[in-house]
Amino acid sequence: MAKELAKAYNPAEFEERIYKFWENGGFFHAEVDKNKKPYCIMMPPPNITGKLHMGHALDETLQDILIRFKRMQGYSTLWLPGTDHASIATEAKIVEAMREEGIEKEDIGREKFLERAWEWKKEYGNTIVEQLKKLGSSCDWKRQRFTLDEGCSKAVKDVFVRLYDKGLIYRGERIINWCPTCCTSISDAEVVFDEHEGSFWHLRYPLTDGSGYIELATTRPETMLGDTAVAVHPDDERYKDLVGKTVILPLVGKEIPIIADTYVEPDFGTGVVKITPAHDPNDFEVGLRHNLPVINVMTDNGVINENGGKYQGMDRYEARKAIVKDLEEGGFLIKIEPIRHNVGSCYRCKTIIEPRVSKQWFVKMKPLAEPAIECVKSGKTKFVPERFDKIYFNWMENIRDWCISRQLWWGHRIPVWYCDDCGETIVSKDTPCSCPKCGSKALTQDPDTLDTWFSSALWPFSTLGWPEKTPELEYFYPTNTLVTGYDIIFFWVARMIFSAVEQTGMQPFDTVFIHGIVRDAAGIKMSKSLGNGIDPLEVIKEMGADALRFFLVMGNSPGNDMRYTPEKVEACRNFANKLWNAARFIHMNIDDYDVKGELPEELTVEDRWIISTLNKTAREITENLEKFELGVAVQKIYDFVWDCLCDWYIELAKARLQGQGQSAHNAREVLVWVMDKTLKLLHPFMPFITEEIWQSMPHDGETIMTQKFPEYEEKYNFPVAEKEMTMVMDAIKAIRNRRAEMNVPPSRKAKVYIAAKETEIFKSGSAFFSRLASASEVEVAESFDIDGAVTVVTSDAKIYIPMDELVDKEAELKRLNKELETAQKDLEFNEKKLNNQGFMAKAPEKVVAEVKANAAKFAEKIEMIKAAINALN
RNA sequence: GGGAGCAUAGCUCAGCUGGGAGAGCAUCUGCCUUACAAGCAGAGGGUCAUAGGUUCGAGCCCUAUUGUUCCCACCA
Repeated sequence: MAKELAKAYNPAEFEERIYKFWENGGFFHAEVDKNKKPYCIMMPPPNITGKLHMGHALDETLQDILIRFKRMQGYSTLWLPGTDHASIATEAKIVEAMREEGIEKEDIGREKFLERAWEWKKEYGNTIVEQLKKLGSSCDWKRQRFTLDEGCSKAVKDVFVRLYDKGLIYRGERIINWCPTCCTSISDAEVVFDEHEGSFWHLRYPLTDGSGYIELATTRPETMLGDTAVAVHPDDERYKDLVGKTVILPLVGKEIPIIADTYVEPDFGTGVVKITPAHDPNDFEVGLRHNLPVINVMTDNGVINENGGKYQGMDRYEARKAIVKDLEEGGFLIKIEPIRHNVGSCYRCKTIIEPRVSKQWFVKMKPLAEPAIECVKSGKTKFVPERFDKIYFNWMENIRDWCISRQLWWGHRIPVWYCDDCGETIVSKDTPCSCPKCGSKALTQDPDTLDTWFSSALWPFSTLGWPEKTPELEYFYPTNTLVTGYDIIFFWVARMIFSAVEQTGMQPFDTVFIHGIVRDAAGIKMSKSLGNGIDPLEVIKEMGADALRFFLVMGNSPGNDMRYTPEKVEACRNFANKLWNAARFIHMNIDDYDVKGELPEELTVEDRWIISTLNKTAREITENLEKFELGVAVQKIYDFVWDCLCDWYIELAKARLQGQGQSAHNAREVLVWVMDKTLKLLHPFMPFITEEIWQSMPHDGETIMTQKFPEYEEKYNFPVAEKEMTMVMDAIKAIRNRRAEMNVPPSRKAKVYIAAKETEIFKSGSAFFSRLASASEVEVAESFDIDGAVTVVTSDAKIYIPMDELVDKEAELKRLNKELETAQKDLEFNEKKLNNQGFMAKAPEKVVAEVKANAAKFAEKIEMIKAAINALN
């Protein structure tokens, strides 16, 4: 570790070195330790296909702050990292790479494909992990997991079998969302709806009896190939007589019934709906009620299949054109109306999804949702901010069964086998060798894999060794905090909760700490397609990880979005630089002396003031962190460092430091002591710079990471010193203010007379006035009789600065009168309250006392200003 | 159709359980004051969206309205 600090703050010089030091030192590693309380966060596993973006940076930073804070508080702190196999994303990536070589996945077969996938994972899957380290993430890399590793896979199979045995997993022919590009089913949560400009084709279907036709409208004419009925509302007078009759499906020439169902809205369109059970979720339901045939007219790729007659082989949109043309030519098209309507597409590839009937595996959600709702209702799991529980409840209460099978190869293969001979379904954790029913050895495993989220839903406990009763599981589970963005509450958080409650009987975590997303400077969501994303690694390179981290929490509140602006990051970098220079200043003053950083027996007022202020700041920051108010906490440490420590205490200490002897020594000790505590308070937010500085200062211990987080201690509470210093600082500020107003350069010193009741305080602080208020000499007394001086009045003192030539009597009078006016208004404001009976009767004592004190203060101030005015006249 | 968030200084945002409005950036004025110009010392700038209400007291609580963003549902 460096003993000396480089002249300029250059994070690139030390961040990597420090991270290695931590990693090699094993400081991130957590062990089961019965002497300590556990604190555990499971990292939301980033996709192995992923590259670090601002969203990750925010998520990781928040977690690291909490983890470092808790670690310093003495918890046995486990932050478990890992990655997600990301079934669709990864498979798509590999398929694409193969396509460039001219290979389709079917060409090489499942086994070879998986080999390639694992190779790919080996090569690229850890990229994001390495990037996380650049941020300073203090996770336990020894416990890093992968959703497709052996342990997680075991947990997945276990859960599947358990749920199946309980009847909570079933296989069925149902309508699901199909992505024709990914060529797989996807869950409801994976469909995003966007408003599209579309057309509303009004068609006429002729009645079979030749008595006319019925008019209906559709946005998807190509699905007519699979129509098996036409529906109207049972109470719709217009069509009452038609119910029970049949129509001839145009182009197809098939006879289909006219049915009545309340699903139809009489006021929408023509009040007649064509029913295509195989390609529309609502039609599917209608079909079930009326026992209609289900005719799937499309292939996996969204191409019309053999049920589509002459349109077979056409892409669904090609077919749409052809069908519309044919309908028009056949006189079946009445008109085309423009319509805005919502269209669902695949969240991954944006392809418009095709609702489609197919045989899939589902999780029965109702029985799982109820205890999961209870878990949050009872407060076992809390959302921060609270409002997200409404979103959670709303989703859980209206949940539909979860389609978990995917027609992919990369992922957890469904642990189900079918007997080739008797058709028996065998659900088993282990590969069965024969059919338990007929004994046949010809078994075929279900080709499908599970939704990626099925395995991540088990993350909080599968990573701790579940279903084995490991010591880790025993100790760290349930975990404490889950940090994630509001955008994946449904995908992940909700599913973790119901999975954990069902499988472990406990909540997966106590708190879900929700954050927003990082937008660009214009407030637009960062996205690859827009190219407006900011690369966090670039920012780290330029400004340092500490600055980026600080930026990500500064002025940010839970659950709300934020914007990335380079100026703000710069401001954070400047703050780091400020701290760096404060440390350099301390070095300048201590390096030739024996300084231990222990508080001396004798403390001056300013010593007590800074110690007391720091003490309170420590308490507040702890409270804020415990309430997840990270943005507030960071603001407090910022203010303390910049305003209290740098702008005041260091400046105040300079006078003493220039001398020799005990007083100077004491100042050095206090400086080092205060810096040490400050660094510790700041460490969770800015881990690198605080470690670098801390190592360079007199210190005790190997790393700041494991030092005790500063706590409030009553022995460091000095309210009197705080009050006294406030008086002095107010007076200094008032003098500076007056001088600035009159454009007097600091180089021009002037004598200062301070008239105050508390003469001792000002006498002992007189050195401050020469240094910080450009005083050439300071005199303190209870009163002075001075003519023709610039006068400054604070609540506690009246200050004369004899600068005759600068005194413009009229201007001075004007100013004093203005000040008098404000002081009078202030007094009035307070007196009004005191005269208000309601206030006196109902306001808390503390507030009344405060107002009384204020009133007295302003009354006094008024007297002083009046005296000053008299003196001028 | 249902629900939620947001609306505070020129800009971006804080403001913890209600006790006279804050930060960063920007603007203006003076400073190379021996840690820091990535700095120091000052200044200006806000009927806290609008209208009611509760309260001794409202940026904060309640109701309505306007604007805005988002989520859910998915009427063919």
